[in-house]
Amino acid sequence: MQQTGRSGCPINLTLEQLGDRWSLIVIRDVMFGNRRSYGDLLSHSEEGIASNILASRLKRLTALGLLTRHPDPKHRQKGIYSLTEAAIQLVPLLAHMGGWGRRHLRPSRELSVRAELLERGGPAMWDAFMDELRHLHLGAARPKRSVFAELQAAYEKAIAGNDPS
Amino acid sequence: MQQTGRSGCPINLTLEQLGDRWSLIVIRDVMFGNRRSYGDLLSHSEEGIASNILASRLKRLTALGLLTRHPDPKHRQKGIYSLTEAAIQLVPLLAHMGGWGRRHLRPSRELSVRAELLERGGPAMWDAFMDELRHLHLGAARPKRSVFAELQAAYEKAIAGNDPS
DNA sequence: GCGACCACTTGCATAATGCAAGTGCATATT
DNA sequence: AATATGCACTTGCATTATGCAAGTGGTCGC
Repeated sequence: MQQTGRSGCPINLTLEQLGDRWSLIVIRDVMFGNRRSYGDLLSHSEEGIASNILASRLKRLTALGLLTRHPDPKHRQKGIYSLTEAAIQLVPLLAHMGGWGRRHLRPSRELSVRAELLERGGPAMWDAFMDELRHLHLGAARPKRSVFAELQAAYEKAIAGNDPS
Repeated sequence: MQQTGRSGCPINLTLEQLGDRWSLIVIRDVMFGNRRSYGDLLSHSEEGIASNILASRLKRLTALGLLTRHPDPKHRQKGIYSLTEAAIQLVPLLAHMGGWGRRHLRPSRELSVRAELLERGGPAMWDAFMDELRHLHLGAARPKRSVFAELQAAYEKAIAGNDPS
């Protein structure tokens, strides 16, 4: 994951920062799962990220300006990771990725509920979610709508109503 | 690039297919640059893709159902690669990637002209472009609007008007 | 049929990933 | 205070991916 500087194409530049198998997974977990610390990310990882990969990605994403790290007042050793504005603006990208994967690959039903909701909600919902993330991560005012709660409710309903046939 | 099968999350599934440094670059060149053959992709590569990587990605993307390969009637050895419908539906994703990279990284001016135009055009432009790609790659009827020509014109104008200061 | 061409491989060096075990600091316990 | 436990993060090493340069073998022009 070294800086290669292959070309000035915006798509290429984005891929140089995020084009690997783990960076966006980490951002997804911070964003949609509200995982804010190393241990939280490691222990709840759906994909089983290795501890050294997680550490290197947190360091890298912080260096790139996509995450910030603040010490936890309760545990001096512990860090609380927050999304930056740049990372928050990845919401539409992740929404599209989820939508594309849902339509063209074979996702599990429970895990695709959020992607479906986010896709149907469209840009209005993405904007509301971004405002909420600015509240959770950047200290902005709490918006009225909680997309996070909507997504979580839909996910939990999907788990509860898991068809046992 | 082996199949890992980490989780059924749609975002993860998308990353397992496209989450590397080259796959989307190849698709971008076929899509926006209309590069249709191995040699075409190799010799015009802005990022200087290595020949073995290109070969492996073409093979992989074909196996995944994102590209198809048809023999060139003129050159039996040569293959013409086409985007599938699934790949064409990556247009909004690439548009967002370009937009994000343009806003948050340091793209070259000439290469970001297309990204900017595509971003400003929004979903209406993306749909028109997808229709055009269905014409170019899937044999559908030629649509009235040629987004491809619009993008190309903007790019060439940017090159021509390159401020020599 | 002979030479140029071109799609694609191969060999090998370097870098990224994955797994398991370890390290060292910080807080909780007694 | 001493000890134990928790937790963020490293280290060592095997496997896999990437990058570069050179090679191979089929195809076409002449």
